[in-house]
Amino acid sequence: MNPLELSEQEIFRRNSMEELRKLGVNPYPAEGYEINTNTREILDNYNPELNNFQEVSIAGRVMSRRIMGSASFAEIQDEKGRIQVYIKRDDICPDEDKALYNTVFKKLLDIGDIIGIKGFVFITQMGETSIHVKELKVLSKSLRPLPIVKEKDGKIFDAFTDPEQRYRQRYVDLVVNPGIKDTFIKRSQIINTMREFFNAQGYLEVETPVLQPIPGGATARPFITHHNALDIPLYLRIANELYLKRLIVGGFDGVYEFAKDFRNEGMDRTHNPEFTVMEIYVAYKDYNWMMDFTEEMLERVAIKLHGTTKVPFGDKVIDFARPFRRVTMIDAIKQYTGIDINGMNEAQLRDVCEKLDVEVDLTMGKGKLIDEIFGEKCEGNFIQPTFIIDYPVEMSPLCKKHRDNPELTERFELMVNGKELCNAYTELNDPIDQLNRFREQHALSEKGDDEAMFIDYDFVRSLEYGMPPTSGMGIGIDRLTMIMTNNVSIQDVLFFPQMRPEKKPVNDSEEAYTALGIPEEWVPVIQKMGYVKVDALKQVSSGKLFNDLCGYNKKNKLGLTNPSADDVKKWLAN
RNA sequence: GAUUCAGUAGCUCAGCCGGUAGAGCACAUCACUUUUAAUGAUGGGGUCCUGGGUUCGAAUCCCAGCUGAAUCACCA
Repeated sequence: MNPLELSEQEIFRRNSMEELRKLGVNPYPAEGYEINTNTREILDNYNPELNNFQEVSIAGRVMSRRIMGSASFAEIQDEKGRIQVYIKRDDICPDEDKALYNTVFKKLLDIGDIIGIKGFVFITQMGETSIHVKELKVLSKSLRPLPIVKEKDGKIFDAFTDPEQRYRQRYVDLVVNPGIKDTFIKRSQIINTMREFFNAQGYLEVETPVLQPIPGGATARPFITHHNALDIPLYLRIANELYLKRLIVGGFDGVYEFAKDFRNEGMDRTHNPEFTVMEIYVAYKDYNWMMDFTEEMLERVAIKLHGTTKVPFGDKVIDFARPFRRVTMIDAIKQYTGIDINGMNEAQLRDVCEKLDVEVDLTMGKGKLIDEIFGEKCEGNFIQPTFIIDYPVEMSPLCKKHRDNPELTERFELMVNGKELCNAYTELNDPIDQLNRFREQHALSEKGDDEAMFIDYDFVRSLEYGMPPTSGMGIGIDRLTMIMTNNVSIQDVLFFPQMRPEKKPVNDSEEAYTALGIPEEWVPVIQKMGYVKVDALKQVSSGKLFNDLCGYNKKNKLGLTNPSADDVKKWLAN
């Protein structure tokens, strides 16, 4: 690492690291550090009358220091929280040698360093539960200054807020911004609650291929990759539906998977190219049963996280108490547009769209037109959890036709806060019908619909062997987490949301400079001054460069031997 | 993809009717044995996102680009 590329504070920290080594203190020791409690346990349970926690050992990151001569306070942050520690020189340095306090703690440690401490818990005169330190050990030296976030009476000062930096350097965000961890802990609780619920019913958690020869089960543009040994294209899955149903054919009566899916489409507040979906399939059930099941699942999640079914979201409160409203798609459209589309043909639907100012194009079939009307005029109105049921057959090629109306399918979507959260079917298990639906999709794609489905003949073959009547449901885990944790951006519920790569300016190599006759020790100086390309350097006048170099040398007290004006002229001439 | 806003010290931000770059925290040195946004004193730290243009002179004005955010469009 070229020291000229480092900030002043980084240089100080690297020097401190070297000083530690000289004192025989390993800044990165290999051995573990045994801890016997954590900050939250202490803060929750310390009681001076019980005289407990008198031999604690904890480890964490130094988050603040207040040094007052031979005594100091610092705050240590571990996974659970922060606690103040009190460090007295003569306690950690009982002998003549006071270096551990005077040098190591006061001079060489910084905010961000990770240390282990042993001592006893007490309460300060100001009433704060603290640890009186008897032993201190350096566990890891931090070479970059951490953003300092301070807090008093609940007010945050200098919060680390730049979204770009927070997402790119989530590790920093997690360390310095209180409350960020909580979202991700809740995300894990959501998943665990669902998993426990499914397992209690005896359903099996399974894994199915991420790399698929035919990207099926949904309509979306896939990511494509190539397998060298087989010399075939493979797609990252856009859904796992067809594989899970094959397992139902194989004789499992309930299977589920928490799956990362991938879609090669736009990114915004509610879309990330990779996202997590839970899909579950249960044999001998229909979509009515699945609605009951979904309600119970979501009610459990809400209660687990919030202790109640009422979940605050922005300025709203969303209530996940069972039962949820159930509205047919046709009734929903009737309610919000006053138009009854029941039994209309494609031409009539086009007229309706025109009348309602809903934008359509010629590739759209009947199903898609109805979907547009619903999406445009109805969807956003369903804030409280509402099942929209009985979708047109054209837009649900994997879903069984409605038992009472062949124009419709037994499908529901669960709307929450005006957005789709779940999608579920009474699954289509008639292999002849399935093949026909695939063919209709194929026809749509010939018509220009670039997101119509591929035909998966192996899936049809599996259905020909016989799949029991089955209901399946998928739920977006990222969107569920957003609602349950009151976040409006998907980036806030993903540890590492997709970002455009950071571009680093590529410097020309040192050899490119030395080839011009420039001495090695001057190369970093020239680059630091902004001439990271030899070509750019050659555009400069030799007089200016000569002056700049000598000036830089003097100003920064580098102690280099200045080149002569002639030397500089020769470099640029080479 | 369109529009708007933003990019200045490690962090949060000021400066923007053009005239050699500022604050708080952080950092360094000193003082201080119960502080808590510790305090007091002193000091160091900048390719003002990048590249062009206008100008005697640009962080500031103009153009282009990069990155991010918001809104809209598209997309589940």
